[in-house]
Amino acid sequence: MIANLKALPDKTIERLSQYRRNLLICLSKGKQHIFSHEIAQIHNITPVQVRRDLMLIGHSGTLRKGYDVKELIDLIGRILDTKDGLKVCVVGIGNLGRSLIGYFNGRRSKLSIVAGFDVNPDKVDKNYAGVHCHHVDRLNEIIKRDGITIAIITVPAEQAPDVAEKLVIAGIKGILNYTPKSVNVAPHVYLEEYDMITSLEKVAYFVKRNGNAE
Amino acid sequence: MIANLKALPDKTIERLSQYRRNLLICLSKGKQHIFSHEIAQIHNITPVQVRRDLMLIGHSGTLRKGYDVKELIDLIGRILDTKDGLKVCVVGIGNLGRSLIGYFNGRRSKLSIVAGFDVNPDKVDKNYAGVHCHHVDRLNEIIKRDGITIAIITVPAEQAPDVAEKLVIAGIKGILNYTPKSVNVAPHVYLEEYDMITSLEKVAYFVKRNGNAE
DNA sequence: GTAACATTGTTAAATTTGTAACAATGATAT
DNA sequence: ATATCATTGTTACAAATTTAACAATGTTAC
Ligand SMILES: NC(=O)c1ccc[n+]([C@@H]2O[C@H](COP(=O)([O-])OP(=O)(O)OC[C@H]3O[C@@H](n4cnc5c(N)ncnc54)[C@H](O)[C@@H]3O)[C@@H](O)[C@H]2O)c1
Ligand SMILES: NC(=O)c1ccc[n+]([C@@H]2O[C@H](COP(=O)([O-])OP(=O)(O)OC[C@H]3O[C@@H](n4cnc5c(N)ncnc54)[C@H](O)[C@@H]3O)[C@@H](O)[C@H]2O)c1
Repeated sequence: MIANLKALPDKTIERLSQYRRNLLICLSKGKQHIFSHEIAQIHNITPVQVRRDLMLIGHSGTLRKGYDVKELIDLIGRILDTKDGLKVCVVGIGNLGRSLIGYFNGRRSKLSIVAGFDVNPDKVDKNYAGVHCHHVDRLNEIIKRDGITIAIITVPAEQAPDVAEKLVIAGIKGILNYTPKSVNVAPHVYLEEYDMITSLEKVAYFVKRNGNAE
Repeated sequence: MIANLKALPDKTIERLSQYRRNLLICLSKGKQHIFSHEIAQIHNITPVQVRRDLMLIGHSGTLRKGYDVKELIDLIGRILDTKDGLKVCVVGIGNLGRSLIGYFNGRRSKLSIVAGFDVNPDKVDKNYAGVHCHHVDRLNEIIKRDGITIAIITVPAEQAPDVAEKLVIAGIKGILNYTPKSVNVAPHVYLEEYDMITSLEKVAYFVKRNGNAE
């Protein structure tokens, strides 16, 4: 454990994840050093914010060359990743669930979707992008057996609270809920919720407010 | 225009969207009045926050019965919706794009996806959940012809900046970018970006930090 | 060598967001 | 009638986040 003794701000964590993704691209293009204003431009933010984030994680750049891309990637990895990686499951292998599996897998070495769950017999015991779909009745069993710690919920909204409860009982430590229905979890479980309709309505509100529509 | 003369906080807008969705459900169940603590519980937030949001939009509840569900829905509608509704297009009719179309449409009367765009000839001129897919070369034409003001980007990440630029030229006023690649737009265009990998990495970080993994 | 310069690291201020405190209200019970 | 009560509306406070300001640094040009 290097520099993340003190808790980092939520927003900094989000940006670190994004910095890393683009730093990896930079590295693959052979770029070895990068300035705060270059990172900033990639992400549409200010150089100050980049420098502040990097300060918080204890990274030092050099004055005339900026930050060492490889070092920075490693450091962010030490903060975001766990040594052996974490396992993820998806509950609800519908349109969104299948999209996610196809999209995520193979992108992160330290984070992989290893199981799916559904109630629909047509989907159970089939594979989706290499991920096996189990019946949701085996949720508890499989999660414990495989040491899965994170779950993504993509079942129909009404089912979400029920699924969340089962996940917590099964010992899940973090939940990403894509359902518009908010769920309750025990305080030791980290919960992140995202609602696409809200995002779209928010865009619509600001379009309206910018005076371009009434 | 009633009470949204002064700008409402970002976060309040997000919550209003969520309040409304659940208020509609309440109404459909015959519930006519609701207390701040009931709304709060649905969304895992505090009653104070609910009251504060409603204060900001100028809504008054009654003391013993709480808020009138129907009135509240109407008021939120006056804030979030435009009279004639706004039209939305999706650029990139892949896995995510198709999921979104299937999911969104029919859910909001004042916000509807009316067109899709893709480069793949196999997809062009087909319908997806009732939405026609045009070749992306016709982007400008169709957006202007149909008065589309909002776009959702779900093309491969590398294509996103290019697509965004075209959208802005075509006169789009708001963009929702689901690509992990950040895009630049003119300042009068409202931009919202969401990155699922970041969300998942954030969950993983907090799982790790809560001491459940190393 | 030294002046000019771009860039970093850090502290301070501003802004945004959430929380707490509490008076005001008016329905209900006695 | 009056006291009690749950609930609202609002103000004041606290926490989180972003932005600004600027000294420190070491490289480059001369
Ligand atoms: N499709 C999208 O683009 C999109 C976007 C945003 C949010 N969402 C949300 O994601 C959720 C799923 O959307 P979708 O379009 O994939 O729907 P879908 O109907 O295609 O998929 C839902 C899947 O969940 C399964 N399921 C139902 N009950 C279950 C249970 N108790 N346990 C396990 N599996 C169960 C169904 O068999 C089905 O396969 C919905 O809540 C929706 O609101 C979807
Ligand atoms: N699938 C997911 O669950 C998911 C989740 C998060 C983010 N994303 C992001 O969404 C984007 C799309 O993901 P996907 O899984 O749907 O990919 P996909 O490959 O299934 O779909 C991409 C579609 O875009 C089309 N396209 C390519 N270039 C285009 C252009 N210039 N103009 C118009 N259309 C073009 C392709 O023909 C294809 O139909 C990616 O950037 C991905 O990072 C996807």
